[in-house]
Amino acid sequence: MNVRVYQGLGLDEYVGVLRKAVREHKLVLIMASCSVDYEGRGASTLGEGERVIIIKRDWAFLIHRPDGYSPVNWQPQSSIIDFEVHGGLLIIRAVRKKPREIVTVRASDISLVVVADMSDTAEFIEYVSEHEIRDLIARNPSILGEDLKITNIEKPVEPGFVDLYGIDNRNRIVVIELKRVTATKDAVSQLHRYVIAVRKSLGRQDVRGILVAPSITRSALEYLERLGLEYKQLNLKQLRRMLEEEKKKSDRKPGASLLEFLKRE
Amino acid sequence: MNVRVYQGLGLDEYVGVLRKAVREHKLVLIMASCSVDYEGRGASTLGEGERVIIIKRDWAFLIHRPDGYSPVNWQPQSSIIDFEVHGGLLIIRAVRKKPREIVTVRASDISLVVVADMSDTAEFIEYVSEHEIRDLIARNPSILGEDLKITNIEKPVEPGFVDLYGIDNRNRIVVIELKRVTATKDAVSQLHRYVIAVRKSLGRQDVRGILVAPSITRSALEYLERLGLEYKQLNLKQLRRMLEEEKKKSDRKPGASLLEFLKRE
DNA sequence: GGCTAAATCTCGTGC
DNA sequence: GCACGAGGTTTAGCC
Repeated sequence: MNVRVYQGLGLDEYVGVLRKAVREHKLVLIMASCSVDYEGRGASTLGEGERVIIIKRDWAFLIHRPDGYSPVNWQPQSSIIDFEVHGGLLIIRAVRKKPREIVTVRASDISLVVVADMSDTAEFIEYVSEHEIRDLIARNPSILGEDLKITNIEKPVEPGFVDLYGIDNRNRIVVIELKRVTATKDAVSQLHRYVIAVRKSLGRQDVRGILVAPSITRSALEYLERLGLEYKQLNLKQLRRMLEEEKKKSDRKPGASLLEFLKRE
Repeated sequence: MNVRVYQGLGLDEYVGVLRKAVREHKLVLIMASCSVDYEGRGASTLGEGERVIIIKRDWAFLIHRPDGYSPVNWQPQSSIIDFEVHGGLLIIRAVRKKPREIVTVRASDISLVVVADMSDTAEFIEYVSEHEIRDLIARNPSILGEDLKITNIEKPVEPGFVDLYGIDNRNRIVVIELKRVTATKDAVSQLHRYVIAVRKSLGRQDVRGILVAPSITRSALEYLERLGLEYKQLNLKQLRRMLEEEKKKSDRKPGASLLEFLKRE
C-alpha cells in the first residue's frame, strides 16, 4: 500500500494534493475542524467541530464525528467532489445527481491529509442470510414440524414474492413468509397481502399463511391470529447446525457442487 | 486537534500504541492489509485486502473497504476492543455483548496508524423530517386540500401510532399516515392497520384512511383503492417554502418562542 | 429492555 | 429507471 501523509501545508497546497488524489481515484482521509451543510431529500446543518472525512476510490463520501457508528453526513458513490479555497477556508462539495443532493464542508483547520493507494479484491462471503435459511427449509420442510411439500421458492404473486410456497398434507395451499429476526406487524401485513393475492388468483379460500421467524412481537402475534394466519417458531441454532452439517457433507463429495467447492478454495 | 501518526513500527510497538489510545478513548485510524471474520446475528468472512479501520472514542468500530458507502464489517459503540500479536499478525477483536457478536481482524501489514484527540460538541440540526412536515400539516390542515380539523398528533392506537388524527367536515373520523418519500405497499398496510383498529375501537365504520405522500407506487395505489383508502399528494417544495415562511415570522417576534430563538443563536 | 417506525436509510435484484 | 424487500440494518422515542 502506498500511503502519503500531509501535515502543515498551506490551503492551496492541500487543494492541489486533494484534487489530484480524487481525480486519480485514490482513497483520501482528512482530519479537520469543519462545519457541514446538507441539502437534498432532507436538509441539515452542523456547526464547527473536529471530524474525519473519507473520500473513497469511487468517490463515496463520508463525514464521521468522533463518536458513533453512523456518518453524520455523507454521499454515496459516484457523487462529484470538488475543492476550492474561499475566505481562508477549504470548501469541499460533494454533489449527487439523482436525487439532487449537495453536501458542503467548510474546513477551517486541517490537521492531517492521507492519500492512499489501496487494493482490495477479496470476496466477501456471508452466511446465515435469509436466503440460506429459505433454501434449507425448502430442502427440509419437516423443520417446520409438519408434513409439507414445498413447490416454489420466491414465487411471484400480485406483484411481490412469496418466500416459500407449497401444499400441506390435506392439499391446502401454504404460503410462507420467512424472517430471520423478530417478526413485527409489518411482516404480518406482508404475509397477509400474499395470502389475499393467492386466494384471489386461485379462486379458493383454503390457503394457509404461515409466518416463520425465531420470535414475534406480542402485538404482531395478536394481529396475525386476528387475520387467521399462523406462526411457526424457528430454531436458529438448529438451523445453523444443519447448515454446517450439509456443508461438511458436500465437502466430502465435492463433485456434487463444483461451484460451491471452488468458492471455498 | 492533537494528531499522532505512526508508521514503520514493530508489531509490539503498534499494539502498545493502540491499547493506550483505545483505553484513553482517542480516535484511532488504521490502514492495513487484513482479513476479517464476523460471527453473531449473521456470519461472514472476508479475505486479505487493504482497508481502513476506524475506532471511535466510544469504541464504535468500522472497517471500510476502499469503495462504497457502507462499512464491510463493524461494531456499534461500547463494544469491547482488544489487541494482541499472534503468529506475526496483529489481531483486533471487537466484541459486542447483546446481541453477542464478534468481529475479528487479522492484520498482516500495517501501513499507518493515526491517533487523534478530537473535540466535537456542535449540535446537529435536521430539517424537513417527517416530524416537521407532520407538525406543519397539523397547524395547516388545508394543505391537504379539504376542510379537516386535526385533533391528535401521534395518537396511540392498538398499539401503534397514527401520524395525524382528526375529523372532516362531514364529521367522519380521519386517520392520516404520512410519508416523506414515495409510498409503498408497506405504507398502505400500515394505514390499513390503523383504520381497522380505529373502526373497531370506536365501533363505527365511517372512518377514512388517507395516505399522504409526495408520490406512490402504482401497485400501492391499486392496493390502497381496493382497501377503500385514499391517497393525497404532498407538494414537498410548497411545504419547504411554508416552513421557511414560518421560520422567518418567528424570527421577527422572537419572544414567541424563546427556546427556538436561543437555538438559532 | 421490548416495541414501533423513520431514515438523506443503502444495496441488490428483477422487470 | 422504478419497485420491492433484505439488512449483522442503526437510531430515536416511548412504555
